[in-house]
Amino acid sequence: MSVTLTATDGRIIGERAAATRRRLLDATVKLLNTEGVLDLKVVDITREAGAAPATFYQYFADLDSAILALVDDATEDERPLAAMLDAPWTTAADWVRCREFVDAYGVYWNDHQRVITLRNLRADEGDASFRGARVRADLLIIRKMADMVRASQEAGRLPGLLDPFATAAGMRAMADRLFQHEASIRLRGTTREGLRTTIAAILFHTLSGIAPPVSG
Amino acid sequence: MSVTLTATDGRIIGERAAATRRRLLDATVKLLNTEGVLDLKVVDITREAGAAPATFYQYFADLDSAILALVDDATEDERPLAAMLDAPWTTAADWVRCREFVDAYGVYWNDHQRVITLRNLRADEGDASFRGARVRADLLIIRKMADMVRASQEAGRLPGLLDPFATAAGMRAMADRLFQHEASIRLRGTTREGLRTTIAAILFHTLSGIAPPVSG
DNA sequence: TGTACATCAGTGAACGCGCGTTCACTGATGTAC
DNA sequence: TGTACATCAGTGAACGCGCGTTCACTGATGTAC
Repeated sequence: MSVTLTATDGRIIGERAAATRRRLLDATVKLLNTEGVLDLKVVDITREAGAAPATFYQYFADLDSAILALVDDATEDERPLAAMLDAPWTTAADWVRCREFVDAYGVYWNDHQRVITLRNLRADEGDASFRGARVRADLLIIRKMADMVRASQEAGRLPGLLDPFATAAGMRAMADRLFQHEASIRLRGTTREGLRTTIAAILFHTLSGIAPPVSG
Repeated sequence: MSVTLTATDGRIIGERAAATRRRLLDATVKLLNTEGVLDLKVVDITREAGAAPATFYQYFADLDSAILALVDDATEDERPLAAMLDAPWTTAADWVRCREFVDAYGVYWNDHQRVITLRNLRADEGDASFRGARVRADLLIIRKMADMVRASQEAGRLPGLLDPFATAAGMRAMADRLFQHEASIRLRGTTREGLRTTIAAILFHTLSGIAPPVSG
């Protein structure tokens, strides 16, 4: 998975330069988290990273390509998550694994929330690079979930009128949004545990067709 | 529901001015749809509306207040949708009403998609006005759905471990996202009908605890 | 170990564009008599 | 019905700021001998 990094002029960069590049990316994430997606500026990023504006352009052609690098980071972190779905949930005992999956998903989401939000925004607006990145990431998880729906339908545990792909996409959307709004949902009296158990219960039932156990 | 409109200087505006204001709002929606959320400019809006930049500031203090006016429009359109949930789904026959709800939701979503996306973005970034607007709109639908979950739990059709509010929020998120990505989901072989039936089936089962009928 | 040179990495300062916003103004519409 | 005036509505042109981006440069690190 190790990639040879190059500067915008094509030069292969050394250790020190790689560290600077990383600092710029970290600063970008930090600003996305504190300032938000709508007014992210190259100048601010370099200031945050303690570098001159010109430095940014040594490593990235523009803001978009820096964001796309962060998007790739996020996608990599999604692979282990997808691997957790390799073994489908087929008995009530698998509830435990479903619950573990939700916890892992929460960590992933927390790390990359803003980058993913921005990626989706740019993809919705029709940018081809961001579209491709989203599709690639989405498929990692959704395909596995869709497989599970299909298997559950064949086993007679789920109704045939569910479209497996759409169901999987919907479940992912549900999880994303609940994590995203965790803060405001908790304001309304739900605990962190209660929220995650709810996400897990809906996932479990909708994908496997098995009712979750009576107590989480 | 009729509101007296005022210009930024406080004057009450007449018919002609109200039409201009409306033209500016319509142009804003149009640009949101064609250009996207990230580079919406006052200058572009006025150009699209066939007016001078200065005209914009006669009706709106800034871009945000124009967006908030559009957000209010969207929220109004959500009321009839919420009313459809007044009578809960308690028998398999209510599947028809669930399916109608999903269709109505699709129309609403299609009309206001971009405005809602922008509202959510600004709310996530912490803007108090947009936060308030989102909460107000969300509650219209989510409260009704949460009531349904609670009733289904009391009737023994749904497990108690589901948090009603979180479940409702998740269902709304799922529906939103599936409509939002309808285009890309359909690329993968799902029909428009199939998608809507899938949304309806998940909603129906998750909120009422009743399995949807075998054929949609 | 020291020195000269090559290459790598980072920067200060500036240019130019485009956007938000305002001001003093013009044109359109309504009203009194 | 026409005219004078008041009010409503819309605008052209400009200012100024801030951001993206670049260029010629300086400083840091590595390497040969």
